[in-house]
Amino acid sequence: MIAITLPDGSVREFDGPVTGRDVAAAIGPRLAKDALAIKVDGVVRDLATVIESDARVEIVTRNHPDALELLRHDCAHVLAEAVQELYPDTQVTFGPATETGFYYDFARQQPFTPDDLVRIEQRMHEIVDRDEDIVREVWDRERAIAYFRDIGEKYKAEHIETLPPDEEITIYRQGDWLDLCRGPHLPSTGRLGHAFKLLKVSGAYWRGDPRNEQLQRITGTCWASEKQLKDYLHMLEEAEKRDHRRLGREMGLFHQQEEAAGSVFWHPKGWTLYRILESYMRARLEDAGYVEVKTPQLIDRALWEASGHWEKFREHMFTAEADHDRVLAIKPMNCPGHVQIYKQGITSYRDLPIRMAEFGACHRNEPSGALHGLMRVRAFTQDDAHIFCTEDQINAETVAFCRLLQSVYRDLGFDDVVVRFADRPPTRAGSDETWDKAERALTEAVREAGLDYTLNPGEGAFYGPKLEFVLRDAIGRDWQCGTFQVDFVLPERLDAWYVGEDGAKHRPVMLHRAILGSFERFIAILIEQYAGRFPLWLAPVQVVVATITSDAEPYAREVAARMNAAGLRCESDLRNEKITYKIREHSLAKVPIIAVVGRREAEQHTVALRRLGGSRQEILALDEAVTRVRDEAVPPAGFGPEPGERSVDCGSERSG
RNA sequence: GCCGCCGUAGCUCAGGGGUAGAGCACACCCUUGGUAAGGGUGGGGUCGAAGGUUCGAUUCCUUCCGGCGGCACCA
Repeated sequence: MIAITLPDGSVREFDGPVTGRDVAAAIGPRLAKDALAIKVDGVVRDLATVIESDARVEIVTRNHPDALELLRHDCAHVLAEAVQELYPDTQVTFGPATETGFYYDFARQQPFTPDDLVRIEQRMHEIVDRDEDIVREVWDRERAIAYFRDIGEKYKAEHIETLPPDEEITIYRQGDWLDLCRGPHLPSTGRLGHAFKLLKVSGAYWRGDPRNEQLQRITGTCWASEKQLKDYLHMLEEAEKRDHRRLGREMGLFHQQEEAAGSVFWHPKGWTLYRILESYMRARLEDAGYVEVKTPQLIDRALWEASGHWEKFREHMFTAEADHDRVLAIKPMNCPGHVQIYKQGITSYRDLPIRMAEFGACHRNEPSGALHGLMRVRAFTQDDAHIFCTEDQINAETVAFCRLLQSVYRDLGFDDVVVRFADRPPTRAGSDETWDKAERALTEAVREAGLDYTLNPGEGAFYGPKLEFVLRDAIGRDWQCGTFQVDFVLPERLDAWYVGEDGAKHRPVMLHRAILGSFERFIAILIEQYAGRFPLWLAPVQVVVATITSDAEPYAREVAARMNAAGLRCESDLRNEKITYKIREHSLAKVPIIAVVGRREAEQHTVALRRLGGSRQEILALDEAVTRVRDEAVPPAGFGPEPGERSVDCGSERSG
C-alpha cells in the first residue's frame, strides 16, 4: 500500500508503486490530460516517475508556478532538436531555462543568420506538432561518454566527465533525437504548446570562460499561454519605446559620438534635468549631516599605489604624463582623495562620524563591449560619500543611510526596493571578529530600517561586507543603484586615524556609499521609468506657452515671464503654426503643461492649461495659474530654485 | 576584449559596380488657424575611415573606428 497525500490534504491509497500519470488519472481524467509533471515531496519530477513509497504529490499543470521552468527547458530541447535536424554539423552544449525563456548554446563553424532563426522556429513548431514522446533513460557513464564522442558531440562528452562520479547519467530522448539532461521534462513535445518565439542569436563562451571557444547562443522566450507570450512581447516593445538612448535624442537631452565614446554631451534640457537631480541630492545630503567636498581629477600614481588601486585597478585607469616622468592617474574613484582631506589636521573621536560627500567625476576605461548609452560609460559622476566613523557607529550610520536611501528612491518614483547583503568572501582582509561585528551591524541595521534582504553569500568586497540596493522600475526591471560598503582596509593603507577618548590613535572605519550610483546611469533609469514623461518637478521644461494667433504674442510673453519669475522652467512658442500643430509637437516632446493663449485669454487675462496625456483644458486666471503650477512643481525635498537658476527674462522663445 | 549584425541627409530608412532617393525635420513664402500634423517652394550627402580589386567602388574584399545584441568585465 502506498499513501499519496495531495495538496488539499486528502490521501489516496494505491496497491503498489504508481507513476505520476496514474496519480493524476486517479484524481480525474481532465487532470490526467493537463498534467505536465509531478512534484514529489517538493521536487519536480517527470510524469512517468514511479513513486515507490508514501509521498506528498502535487500535479504540475500549465498554470502551476513550476510549469514555466519546465516548459522553457523543454523549449530549449525542442530548439536543439530543430537546429540539429536543419544543421547536422552543429554540436549542442547547454540549454537552460531563464527568467523569461530559454537559450541554447551551439558550436557551429558557420554563424546562424536571422533567416536561419525563422527556419528553426518553424521547425520547432513542427516538432511540437509531431508530439514526440519524451523518454528518460539512465545510461552507463562510460557508454554515454563513448556515445557522445562517437557522434562528435565533444562538449557533451566533456561535460559528462566533469559530473560527480555518483551522479546518475540520464538521457532524454524525443523522437529520433536525444540529449544528455538531468530533467525533468514534459511527457511529450506536444505538451509544450506554441507560445514561444526565438529572439536573437549572440555569442557566449563555453562554460562562460573567455579563454574557451566562442559558441553561438540562440535565445528565445516561452510562456504557458499565447496571451502571456503576447504580453511579454508587448513589454519588450514598451521597453524599446522607453529606451533612454532613443528618448534622450528625441527629447534633446544629450548625445554621444564616436570621438568621445563612453562619454556624454549633455544638451541644455538634459543638463537641466541633471542639475535638478544634483540640487535635490545636495539638499538631501545636507539635511542628513553630510559635508560636501571636491577632490582633484589628476593624482600622482604614488597615491594610487598606496591605496592599492594601482595594483588592483590599473587596467581600468586612464593616465596622463606630466613633467619629470610623473605619471598622473585620472581618478576612477573618490575614496583616496577623501582620505587625504580627512587626514589634514588631527581628528578627535568627538568629530566622528564625518560624512564626506562629493559629486565626484570619475573616469574608468571600461571595455568597449560594455559601453551602453548612459547606463555604462567611461566618464561619470557619482553621488559618492565616505563616512568616517568608529566601529560602534556602523549600525547607526547604516540605519540612517537606509532610511535616507529609501526616502530618496520614493521621491524619485521608486517604491520597490530590495537589498542584497554580500557577506565575507573566502579571501579577505581583517580579522573574523571585525567581520562578525560589521556583518552583524549591517544586518541589524537593514532590519531596523524595515527593508527585506536576500543573502549574496561570499560576494562582499575583500575589505568588508556590503549592501546592494536594487530598485524595480515601472515595467518590472531591476537596477542595482545604491551601495553601502564597510571598509577596514583603506584607512589602514592610507594611514587615517583619530584620537580616541583614551588619547591613543585609532583607525576609523570607512563606509563607502552611494544612493543613485552615477548620475548618468540614474538619469537613464529615470528616463526609462517615466518613459520621458517626468513628474513636474523633474521636467526640464515644465510649461510651454503656445499662442493661437500672433495677436496674443505680447500677452504670451507676459505669461512666460510670470511663470519664470515664479521659478518655473517655462518656454514660449510664438511660431506661425496652428495650435493643433504646437500641441502635437510639445506633447511629443513630453512637456507636462501647455498654456494655450489666444485672443480670448489675452483679453480676459487667463490661460488655458492643458496637461500632458489629458485632453481637457482648464481655464484659470493668470495669477491663479502661476500659483497653482508653482505649488505643484515644488520638489519633494523642498529646495527652491537657486538664485542663479531663476530666469529674469521670459526664457527661451520660439517665434517666426 | 570576444562572437554576430549594422554604419546612406539632422532623424527613421529605401537603393545598389556607371559618383544617390523617400518621409519627417530645416529655410523661405502663403495662411492668423481654438486643443495631437494647413499649403507651396527650396537647401541639404567625401554613402563611418583607410587600403585593395576594377576602365570605374557608396556597392565587392581587407583592416580600423563606432553602434547594436549577447558573452566576459563592472575592484
